Amino acid sequence: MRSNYDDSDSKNSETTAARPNRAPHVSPETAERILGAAVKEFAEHGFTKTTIRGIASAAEVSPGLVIHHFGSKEGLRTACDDHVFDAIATAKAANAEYASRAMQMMFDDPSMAMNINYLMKSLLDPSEHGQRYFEHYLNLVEDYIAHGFAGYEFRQSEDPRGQAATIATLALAPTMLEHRLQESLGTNGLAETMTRLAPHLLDLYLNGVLEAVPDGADTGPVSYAARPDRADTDSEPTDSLGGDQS
Amino acid sequence: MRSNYDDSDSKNSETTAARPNRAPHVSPETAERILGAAVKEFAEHGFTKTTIRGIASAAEVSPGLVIHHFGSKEGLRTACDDHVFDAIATAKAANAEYASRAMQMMFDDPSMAMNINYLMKSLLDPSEHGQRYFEHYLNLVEDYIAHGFAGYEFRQSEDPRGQAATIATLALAPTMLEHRLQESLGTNGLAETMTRLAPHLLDLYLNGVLEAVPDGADTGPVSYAARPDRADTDSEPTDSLGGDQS
DNA sequence: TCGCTGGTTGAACACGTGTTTAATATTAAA
DNA sequence: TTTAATATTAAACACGTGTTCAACCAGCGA
Repeated sequence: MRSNYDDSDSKNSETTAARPNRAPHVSPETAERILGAAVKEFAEHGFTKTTIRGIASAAEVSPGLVIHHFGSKEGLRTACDDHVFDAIATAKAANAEYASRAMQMMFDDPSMAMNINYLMKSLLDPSEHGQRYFEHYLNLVEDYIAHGFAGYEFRQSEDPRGQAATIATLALAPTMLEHRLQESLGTNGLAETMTRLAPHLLDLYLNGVLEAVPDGADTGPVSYAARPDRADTDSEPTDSLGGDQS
Repeated sequence: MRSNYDDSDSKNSETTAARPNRAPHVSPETAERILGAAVKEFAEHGFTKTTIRGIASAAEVSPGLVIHHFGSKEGLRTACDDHVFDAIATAKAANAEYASRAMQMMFDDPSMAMNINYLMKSLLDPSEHGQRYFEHYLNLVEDYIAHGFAGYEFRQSEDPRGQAATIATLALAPTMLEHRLQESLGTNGLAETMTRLAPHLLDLYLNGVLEAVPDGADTGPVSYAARPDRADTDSEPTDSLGGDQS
């Protein structure tokens, strides 16, 4: 009846008789296996689509045991939150070199890529789970803006929080759209996709991309074709979200 | 047995007897009301969490009627795809002015904001539904890069497709993270959030944000605090995803 | 008027879900 | 060895889901 990950009423053993505070038969391996399988499933299929039976099957365990260890699906997810946080924190502390190196390493390590994927799923889920991570990341970026990052300095702004939010949001974007980018660019895996985007990102961050056209020499108009019909995806550019020009 | 949105075996009436090709009692309003409710529900709660009963209730209709009109939940979603595509395309064609104006209008109009939200949900869903839209948007951005956009020109790259993918991805990011940004910045609605980010985005696109530190004058180190504990979200910046500096 | 066709509904079906429960196996302590 | 607590499981429960079905209602043509 009392799950291992039930954080409510922890450490109050007055109601029952005085029992030894140490478990006589601990087997943390199984719980860890379940946790690992859960992170993997959550990262792959998202939270609502992932089932406890699927996790149990992946961990070669009965569904009942899963909720025995973690209380509920929500409790399991919370445990996964902490696990992923810790995994990334320790992995980062392990190789505290230049940012690009550490980042590359994280994208190359499949287990780390999975953790990152988990965070993205959490970030995009309408639940409150991801907010904690977003705030954390935002604070980090704000600190980078203030004190520099990997040998670069940031141009300062009158609205540092807004600037940090902007940069943090853009920094997360490629990982969020990994699947879409992969299919569009033909890349394989997050590492390769990031390698493809990296020069453009660096160039953008260093020099920008836009420059105002000298004068009234207006650019050509954009055709207003109809929306692309299903099954002919590689048509010529037409209109879409984002506005137009005259 | 034959749904209105069943695109399989359409227009073959040889099997049954010759029946009049016109429905005797057409009431397309109801189907449209269902479609509208579906887009709204999908955009708000995502696809897996949205239920047919919820849509039916929002449209003040029975669940059976929903699938009578659209065949299945998947058919309904496909119908929503087309509906949102058309709505955005026509809305954009209606005010073919400068991009910023059109964009602002789309964010201000609640119905359009809902459509955009639907597209984001579709884009982030692991299903294939969003890919069509992403390719479409990518083509559009590639065209903008080639021919300019709203009085601006793009610096050209050796890898236009990669550059377009990068810019398209970044452009979509603020909308994807709208909820997170809203809670972090205290803004209200997509329009206000975008207004807050706009100057930083423009500045980034025009001038970049980074500049290399002159020489070996290295920037200060970043503390390696533990992960933030639950329930104290506004802590000082610590470490997180994204790498570090020495 | 009758009869047909499609819109519409309420109830039911089949199934997958998270969770509970009772029972068994296992292991550390007494 | 006995005992007690935990690990683990199989089965069942309660419920929400997408979907089906039989019936009824409304309008239109003959």
